[in-house]
Amino acid sequence: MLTQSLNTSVTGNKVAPVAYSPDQFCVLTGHAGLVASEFSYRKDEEIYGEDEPSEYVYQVIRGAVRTYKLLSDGRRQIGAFHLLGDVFGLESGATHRLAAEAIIDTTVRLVKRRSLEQAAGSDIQVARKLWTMTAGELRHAEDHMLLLGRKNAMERVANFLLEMDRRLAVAGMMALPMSRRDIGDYLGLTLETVSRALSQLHSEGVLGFSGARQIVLRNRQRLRSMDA
Amino acid sequence: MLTQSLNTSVTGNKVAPVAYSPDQFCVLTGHAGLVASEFSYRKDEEIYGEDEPSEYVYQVIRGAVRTYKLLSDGRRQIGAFHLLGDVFGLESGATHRLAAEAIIDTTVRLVKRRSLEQAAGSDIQVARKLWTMTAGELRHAEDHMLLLGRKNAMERVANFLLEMDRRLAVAGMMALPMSRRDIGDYLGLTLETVSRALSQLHSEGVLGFSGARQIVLRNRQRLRSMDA
DNA sequence: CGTCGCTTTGATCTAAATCAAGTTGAGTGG
DNA sequence: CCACTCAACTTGATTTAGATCAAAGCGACG
Repeated sequence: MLTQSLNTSVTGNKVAPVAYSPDQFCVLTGHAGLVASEFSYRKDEEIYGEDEPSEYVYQVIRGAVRTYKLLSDGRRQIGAFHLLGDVFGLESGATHRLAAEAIIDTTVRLVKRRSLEQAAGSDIQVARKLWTMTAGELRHAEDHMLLLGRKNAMERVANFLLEMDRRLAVAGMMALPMSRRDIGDYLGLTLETVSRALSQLHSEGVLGFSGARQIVLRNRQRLRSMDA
Repeated sequence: MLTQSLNTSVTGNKVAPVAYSPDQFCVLTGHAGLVASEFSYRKDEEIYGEDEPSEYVYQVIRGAVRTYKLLSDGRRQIGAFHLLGDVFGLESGATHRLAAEAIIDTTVRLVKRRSLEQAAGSDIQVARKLWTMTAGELRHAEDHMLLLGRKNAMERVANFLLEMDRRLAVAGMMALPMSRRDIGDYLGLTLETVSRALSQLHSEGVLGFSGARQIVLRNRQRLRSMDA
């Protein structure tokens, strides 16, 4: 499926000379012999499925991505949101442990996992970077386990807002790419509970809206005190 | 604190020639130049604290360990139980992200983190192993996020029983080292809810008790069907 | 064989889920 | 440019799974 799509919209082996500021990928893509391609996905399109062989490692160039697990009855747990510059899909084993979908129209840069492993075999800096990136994901997962296992709804939503503020706020405002349902599936809540928590924070003046997905935080300190 | 204790009960640099069957550590401790020591902790003794510098990597030789995070009001989320042979405390960064305590009287083998990093710098097999072990922890954390965010109490307890059965059952029976409270803090439940779920499984004949912590699974297939 | 911590069980409460309308607003086509 | 449409969001009413509060069992250990 991916290979099929590659024929239609990949930009080819030539990597555009674009600079990504705090680039988690540059140690990898900048490595001699590594070839990076670009690829685009429409809103809600699958990038890879759970348990699918992990052929590529990805970096978000435009848009946003959710990675998630599903239960057979449709319950979904989103493990992480991947925003501009983030690397995702990196696996030590042979398969992807979570599925990945574009939240909105998204462009990714991708490199072959095999070539990355090969580079790691000869360059200890690359090997170290692979470990560090996986350890970073583990850190996030450990924090998220505490949230999912022990925090109440308001604490979860406050935590989410602070995380998104840190990761995608521009000029004090954030444009959320994801729906209330996505947020709920990330926080282990229903979309209604997320909506009620946001409404309460709005009525308390902690945040302002310009449209449901444009949020400005007016009292970060208050939010921090709410995050457990 | 660790160095102080080392004076009293470390066995010294000589590593006993004991074989640990599926030894996750041997690629590391078997490496030339790596020095392994042993150390013991009493029940409920702290091995390291959250955010403490990560000086050592540990392997359980005897006993069992819990790693956890605390909120300021005492709510606790146990991230993992570490049983015989398991490695824990491995960090890519400078500090431990979770605290570690002995669940029962426990002996660990330990190697200096620095020496491990050094070995990884010259031996690509060691570097690869560090990455693989961290990726294994990440995999567990991702599965556990799904459990904590989206599974109900019975699904969580069924999952726990199957995990412990796989990891510590001997002759079809498991001797749990941890309390109902520990299980609850691992599963994001109260100890009462854990107890009720176990009682129900007992009354349904899915499991048998010989004392609260000696459990024999009588219908694994049924449990698997309950685990979502 | 008594004590104390752990576990079980019961009664009640509550935070969040579920069910159910409305409301809003972004995108579409007239 | 405006009206229409439909999915996303908000808000309200009700239910419920699991938490909390409370009181016995039990069993390991001194």
